[in-house]
Amino acid sequence: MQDAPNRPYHHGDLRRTVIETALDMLREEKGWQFTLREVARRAGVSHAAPYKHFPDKAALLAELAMIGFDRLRESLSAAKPTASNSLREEITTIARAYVAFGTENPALYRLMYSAEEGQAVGIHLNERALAVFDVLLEVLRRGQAAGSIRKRPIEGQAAAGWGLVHGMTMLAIDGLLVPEKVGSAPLDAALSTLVEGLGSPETLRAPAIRSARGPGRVKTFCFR
Amino acid sequence: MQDAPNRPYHHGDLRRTVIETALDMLREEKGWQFTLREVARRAGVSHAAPYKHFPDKAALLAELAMIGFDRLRESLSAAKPTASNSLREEITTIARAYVAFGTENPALYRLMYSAEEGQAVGIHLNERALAVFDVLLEVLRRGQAAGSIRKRPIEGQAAAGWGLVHGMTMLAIDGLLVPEKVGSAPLDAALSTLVEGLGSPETLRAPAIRSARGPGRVKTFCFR
DNA sequence: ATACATTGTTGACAGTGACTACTTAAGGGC
DNA sequence: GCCCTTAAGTAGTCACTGTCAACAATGTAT
Repeated sequence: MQDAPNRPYHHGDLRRTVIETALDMLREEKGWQFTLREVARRAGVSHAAPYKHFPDKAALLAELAMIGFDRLRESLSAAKPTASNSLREEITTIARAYVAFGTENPALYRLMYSAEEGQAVGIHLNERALAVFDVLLEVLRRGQAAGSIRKRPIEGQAAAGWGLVHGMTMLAIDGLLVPEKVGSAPLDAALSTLVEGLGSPETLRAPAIRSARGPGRVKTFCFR
Repeated sequence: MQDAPNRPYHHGDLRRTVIETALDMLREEKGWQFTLREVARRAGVSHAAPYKHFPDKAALLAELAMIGFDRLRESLSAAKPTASNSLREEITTIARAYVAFGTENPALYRLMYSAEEGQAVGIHLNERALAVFDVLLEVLRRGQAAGSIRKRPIEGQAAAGWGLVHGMTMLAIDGLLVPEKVGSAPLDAALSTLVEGLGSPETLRAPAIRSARGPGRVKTFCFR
């Protein structure tokens, strides 16, 4: 649309173009260091043009982070429609989706959780992040109501779930887990332990989730 | 020693001075962005002097990261001498020490786990990091041998422990947990869930660790 | 049509990391 | 004692960044 032979002076929708270009760059993550000028360059626009839409670099990053939380929530919601499965499978499915999002958008995920930027935005970022957190809380509440999850303070269980999943995601992003992608052994093994901690005693009679069952299926860690 | 009134031409031990200055800066973490020139400035030395001791900025950062892993391992080792306690207490003690290290040295901890830098160093960093990991593995092995920890593939349990503790640390650093410092509710609550996942059924008869017992003691999360 | 607000461009500034040429101090062989 | 090699520190360049101010092109309301 804006591929006019002579670039028009007014770009039409530069704000959106800048955001999408930036998201593309974030997805590449070739040890890339995010640069406003590079964004402008790729968007085919002068180096200061983005300043007409974002007061500064931090504002753009904050916007990207919010979009990231939105997409993460969408990913999690999309991953859990098969509510017919057991709760333990539901939890592992959500957890896998979470880690997958992080490893597929490493730079974006890191940005979402970088304190500097978040501080600048304040409230709005929190709403989006809380929406993600709610997905987890909802599953736990349902599990406790159904009796398949231990009756414990739900905040503690949520802390364990969130902390574990966040930690595994960061480790995976930083390449500290086995090179195989998400869904591979270390994550499932860790989830198995988590689920055993969450599960009520009676549900634990059931066999542990599959990929973590036999000792041979759990790969050791691999620092690159 | 090198506090001579007229700065001596040869600094004596600039390498060490640079490292300690950098560690100081890392400890401050005022949204500070680490700059070689600032290090030189604080060390009272010209902006290119550090290049006589480190080939480039990444090399200095790598050195700092290695020191960080060493100190983390020391912290963990120092935190666990009371082996007379129950294993579950031992685990929570180590975990608290781990998170405390992270929150007390936020920038250093983040640096230790930043992929870019680690990639540059390669092997040496891994040795140090593995030494930290070994502290965790040792406790788990001991627990399995003593029967107080579930007989499961130890890598999975280690993944759970490491992932959880790393995740909680990062969340705390980024200010996403309740403002109270380490040892506060969310961490203990999460650890309680973890311990229930690790513990063998018979040991779980014992009451959960104290601060996560009553629902009232577990604070909710707090996005700033 | 004309004034105005919006959007994009250009040029400039200070600050950064990498790098190089220069200068000074320290120590060893004679 | 002297000279010379080498290590350590300094100054300055280069390319790049984020940011800002001035300017130009465009669209819009009157």
